[in-house]
Amino acid sequence: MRVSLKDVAAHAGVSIKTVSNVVNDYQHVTPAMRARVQRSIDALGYRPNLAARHLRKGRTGIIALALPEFGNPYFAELAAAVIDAAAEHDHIVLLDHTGGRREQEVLVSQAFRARVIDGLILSPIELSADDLRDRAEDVPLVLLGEREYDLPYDHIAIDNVAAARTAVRHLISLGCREVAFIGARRGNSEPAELRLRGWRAELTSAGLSVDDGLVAATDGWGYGDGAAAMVGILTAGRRPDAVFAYNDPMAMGAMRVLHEWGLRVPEDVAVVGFDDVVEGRFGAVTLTSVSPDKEAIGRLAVESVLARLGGTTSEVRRIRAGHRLVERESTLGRRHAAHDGTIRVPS
Amino acid sequence: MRVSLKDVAAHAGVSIKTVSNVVNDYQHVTPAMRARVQRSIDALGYRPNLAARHLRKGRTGIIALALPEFGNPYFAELAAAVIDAAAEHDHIVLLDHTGGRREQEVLVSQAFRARVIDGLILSPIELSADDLRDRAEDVPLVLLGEREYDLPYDHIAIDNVAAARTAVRHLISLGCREVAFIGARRGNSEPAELRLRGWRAELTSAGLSVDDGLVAATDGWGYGDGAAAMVGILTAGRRPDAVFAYNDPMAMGAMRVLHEWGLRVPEDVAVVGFDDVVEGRFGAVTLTSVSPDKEAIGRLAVESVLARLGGTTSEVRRIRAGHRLVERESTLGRRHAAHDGTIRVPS
DNA sequence: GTGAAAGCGCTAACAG
DNA sequence: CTGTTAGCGCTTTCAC
Repeated sequence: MRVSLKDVAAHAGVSIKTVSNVVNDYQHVTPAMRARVQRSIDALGYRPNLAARHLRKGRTGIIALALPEFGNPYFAELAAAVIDAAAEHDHIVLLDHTGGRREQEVLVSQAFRARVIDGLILSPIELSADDLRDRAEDVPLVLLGEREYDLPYDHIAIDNVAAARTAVRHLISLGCREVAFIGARRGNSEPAELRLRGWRAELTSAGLSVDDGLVAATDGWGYGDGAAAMVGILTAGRRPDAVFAYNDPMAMGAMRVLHEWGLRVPEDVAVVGFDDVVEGRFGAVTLTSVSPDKEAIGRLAVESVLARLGGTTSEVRRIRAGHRLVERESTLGRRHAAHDGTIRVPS
Repeated sequence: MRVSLKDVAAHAGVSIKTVSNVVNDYQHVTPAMRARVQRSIDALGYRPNLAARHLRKGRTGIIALALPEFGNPYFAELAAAVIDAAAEHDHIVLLDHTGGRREQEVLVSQAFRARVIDGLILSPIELSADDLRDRAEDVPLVLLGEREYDLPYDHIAIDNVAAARTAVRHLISLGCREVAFIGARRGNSEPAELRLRGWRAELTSAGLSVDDGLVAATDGWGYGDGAAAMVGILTAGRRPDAVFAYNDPMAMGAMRVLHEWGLRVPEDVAVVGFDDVVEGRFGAVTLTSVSPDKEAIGRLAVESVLARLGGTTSEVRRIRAGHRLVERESTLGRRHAAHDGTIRVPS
């Protein structure tokens, strides 16, 4: 049997309340009393029962984080950032994955699976505004990612349109004139909308034609999808001189196909990805990518949930995290390694 | 205010117990009564308070999973497997990462950070047997991964020695005679011990010399570590004709360096990784790898925790999950893609 | 089959 | 500064 406050109180010869005061670092306890109680706590190996505390306080100290999938390393890295940020605030993270499927996202958003949580951070893919509007749930919800809803929920994201424009501008500045977009779209939802918009806007403002034949729709967001999209463009007879992919895995899948087709990166086709995933830094050709500030996203998401929990904030906030373009070999031209034993790891 | 059992009972004009019976699918409730209560539940939108249930039952339905890092895609994929397996059993997963650092692993093993959990699945790197022996904690612990301890905790893993031997045997069968081992070792702990032992055993039984100059120690287990290790071997003037890496990221880092040095894979150097991570399937040269059955590992780990929780098992179990060698281009020789529009994704 | 009452371990009022 | 008491929402005996 676990030892309870009562046991400690009996052992120390004081009341339950006094022990509680010590455990909770209550201000007005005499040092002598504190020491005495602490001795009993140590002697009995007392550890507070969180379930009871939760029942009483109505808080659990647990934040749920629901991401589409961990197979995409961006989300794995984001999860790490959220876990660390939560730990800073003495909270713990319950992790779930939705597969980017609407019904899973709806379930998660209503906290069906995990009802022990104080708050919820969700990165939706297919979820609609209506699904969210129907949400009858009082735990605070914070949204992450590219989808934007006109609803009273905090949203943390980078400026996707601007980021996409930066990527495309970079390609154009290298002399590319036919920039393909490999992006995820399926069904009604259009998760890649903002990045596609940025692609379109930048091409237009550069005076280049916006050619929808160079936009490849995909079913998912993985390597295989990027590869399939690239094959689609090539077999359609198109030969773009640049590819801007929705994310890094898709960019890498595309590069794999380009390689198989005997097209060189970046000489024949320059490639830019999105997310700046660690994997992109170690391929035969390192990948230029838009790098969102994941650490900031994680931190802001956690702080946002906690602020709402504390009741300090009432207004809905759209928070922009930073981003920057990290230029590597897939656009900058092939550099050759100095065979002097130094290892060059592009940052 | 949330609606409680009492509210529902009042609304339905029955006792609390009856409502509880309905909520918990208790057998002996008349259908009429069940319907009536259910109507009140729906009308009021009642949802059970888990904190209260936990307090009463002493169970939370939460399993903690502590992994070294999610940056390594193997662990990301493993996390997904555990989450799914737990969901099958109506349990939820609390995720934590240790960074593979001993003090973090000790903390986690004692459930310090997360005291709301029914059980714990831990994949240790540096943790010592003594650390574990000192563990004064009653929540069931299940261990994952290559480290083996002679302690009363269930352990789920593949047969690392046999798996490593298979990998090395494959390389030898291709005519390789100088097989380097790129593995993680630092401080006193030797996480790569079993795989290194397999490497040694297979070389010996093939009548090849075991050359410690071909064993590269590293600080971590990432791309950069693999790259650095490869640079170390090459700058030492060694030219192995094969590399067996502790894991896929390290293998990919090594391949990157081989590429920079103008060495072709697999013509000059064949490479085998470990973990069969999805990333390995899409590089310019796809990676041959030992593929552990992650799905089985996740499932067995969850079942192991729950069995111990149910008190059905008392004996300590060492469970072996399956593995197989997936042969791809990094050993099998470069195949050229058929430019017929079909996309070939090596399984 | 259903109801009444006790209590899981803790915290928050309020007394003292 | 410390003790007493009530009750968070639920499950679990035990009567009826």
